[in-house]
Amino acid sequence: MARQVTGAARRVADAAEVLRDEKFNARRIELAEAALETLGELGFARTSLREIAQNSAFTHGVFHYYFSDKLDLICCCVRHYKAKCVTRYDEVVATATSRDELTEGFLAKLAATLQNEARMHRLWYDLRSQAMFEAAFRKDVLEIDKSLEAMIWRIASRYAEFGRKRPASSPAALYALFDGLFQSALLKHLAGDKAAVPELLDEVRRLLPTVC
Amino acid sequence: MARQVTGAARRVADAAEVLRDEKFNARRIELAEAALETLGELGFARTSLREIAQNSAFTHGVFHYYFSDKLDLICCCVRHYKAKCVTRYDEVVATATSRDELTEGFLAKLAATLQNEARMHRLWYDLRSQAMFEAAFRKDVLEIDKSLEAMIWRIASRYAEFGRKRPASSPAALYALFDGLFQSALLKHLAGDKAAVPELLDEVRRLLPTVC
DNA sequence: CCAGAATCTTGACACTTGTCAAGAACCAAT
DNA sequence: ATTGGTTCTTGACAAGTGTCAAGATTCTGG
Repeated sequence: MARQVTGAARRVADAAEVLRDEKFNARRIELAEAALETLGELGFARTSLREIAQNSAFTHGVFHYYFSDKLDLICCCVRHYKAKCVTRYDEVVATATSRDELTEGFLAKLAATLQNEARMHRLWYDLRSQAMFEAAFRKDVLEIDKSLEAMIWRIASRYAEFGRKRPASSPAALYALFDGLFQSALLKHLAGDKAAVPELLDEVRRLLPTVC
Repeated sequence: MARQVTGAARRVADAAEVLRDEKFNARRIELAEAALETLGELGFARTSLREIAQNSAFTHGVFHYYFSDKLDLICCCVRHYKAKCVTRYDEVVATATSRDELTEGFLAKLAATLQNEARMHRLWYDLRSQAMFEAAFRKDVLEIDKSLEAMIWRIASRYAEFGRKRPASSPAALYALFDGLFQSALLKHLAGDKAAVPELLDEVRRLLPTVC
């Protein structure tokens, strides 16, 4: 009987611990989200913990309660960013019923992303570059890159399917192409070039039938 | 006659000033080159003027004698980097006498660049990302990007010429493709992936005939 | 309701940062 | 050799950095 009580007590204690962990993790994500705001505004190089805290509802000490150090926080940010990013085009792929529909859905989403989430995306490019210097970022960044490549591949595959074809290049090449175009368009857009978005759309519209 | 003397004196003074300016500029470039070493090692975010000075033959004060501030120094670095970078493949283009020769020359240079100048290139990607945050960098970065696009276009054009064809895509798309592939390969290479270089070469070798 | 744990605030620390100014060292022209 | 200007060194300054620890506050199980 003592065993049973101990077992029950253990189970209760475990459940409590799980709950606490969940709360802890939820707060971590809240903090990471707040940090992403400032990071997107200032970039990795110019962002300090105090600045992050000031642009949020928290004080700078909290960040050290939830993260072991600055790298830990930013790694958490990167991982959290990934979840939001990787499914961006999935709905378009799922609902489109023709080549044209897929094309237009993709282009619309592309344009919206470029215009409304420019800050998050410049941060992504910033952190990907940081990964070339800071080994601690590499694992997560490489993973995200792979997920994004898979995302592009899903679009291309579906597009090719509608035309009873197969994509003409490898997933890596396709991702490189679209990512490169997006990156360049983003920079131009941020530099105030009004033509950046339409030019990107034109380019992608022309490209899609030739690569898939 | 007074006029003539004045004129001669003016000419001498002007010549002296030009000489001084040249010396001044030469020193600026020397300093920029030293700075590039440290920047390539640590990245923009972690590089301080004192660190730059310590890894060089100069003291940190000199940098403020030759540059108005840190941004001025780094802009100078970027501009100087450009000159070295943009002509990298020109010799291959000029001397190749066939498709195969151009391909092999290009691939060899690509592999060598990735392996021997990884640090300079990760810095380029870093600074290009910084340009998305720091307006002061944008003009120079956009210019370099255009030059690199033109460099890729020269290779592709020549390659197509050998096959009596024309490149199948726009300069922007071609540059995006190769730059994207290179960037991805660089990250993998820096992460210790031994397969990164051969995979890039394979990909490019497969791609060249399909895009040109 | 209350003790103990979890969470958060505050202020301090050691250190680094960009910038600047005073003066030393150097150089060239008279 | 002296003078005046250029170039460089040194040390200081204020501001900002990540980190930490002591204590206040809030929450929670008994």
